[in-house]
Amino acid sequence: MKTEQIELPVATAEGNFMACYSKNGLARLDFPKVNTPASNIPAAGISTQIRLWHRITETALKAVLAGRAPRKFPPLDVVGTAFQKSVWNALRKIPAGQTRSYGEVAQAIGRPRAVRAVGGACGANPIPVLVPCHRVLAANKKIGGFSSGLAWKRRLLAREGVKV
DNA sequence: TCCGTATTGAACT
DNA sequence: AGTTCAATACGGA
Repeated sequence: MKTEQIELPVATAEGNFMACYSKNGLARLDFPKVNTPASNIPAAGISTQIRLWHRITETALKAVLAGRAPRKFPPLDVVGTAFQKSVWNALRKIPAGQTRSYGEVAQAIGRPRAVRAVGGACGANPIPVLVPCHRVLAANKKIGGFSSGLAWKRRLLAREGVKV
């Protein structure tokens, strides 16, 4: 089976995010690398389905960047272990403007001692922002780490009115 | 099986 | 208050 993925830019105020779609849904979302030009979405070769997902993704992404919870999510075609999926699922339950510690997330998934594993799952999160891994802080409200750059984590938290 | 990790809390300077 | 350290769960090599 050819797992072809189509990469489309999502223009936001923060830059162009890159969204990767598989035939099953949104598979990955990357932070803007440089100031990538607002490239056009090629009209040809992209299914109506994917364009619909892309529209939803764009709306959801902008909502999160504005500090609000997205009204609607595109289908997520995430690749990961059962543990990782349960972590990501728990992350999506964190309301906008709130934070949790890694320990609390570990409790939420029924593995109170798996705090570090939670960190690992967060780092493996293919869809930042939409899966709000940035809302997970260390125990005493300290900024933890962030795969795609701590600057983004700080910016996202500030955007939601969270103080660290 | 060993190593690294986006942790944590306690014990020591 | 800053630093070190052991414990712990999981994924990748």
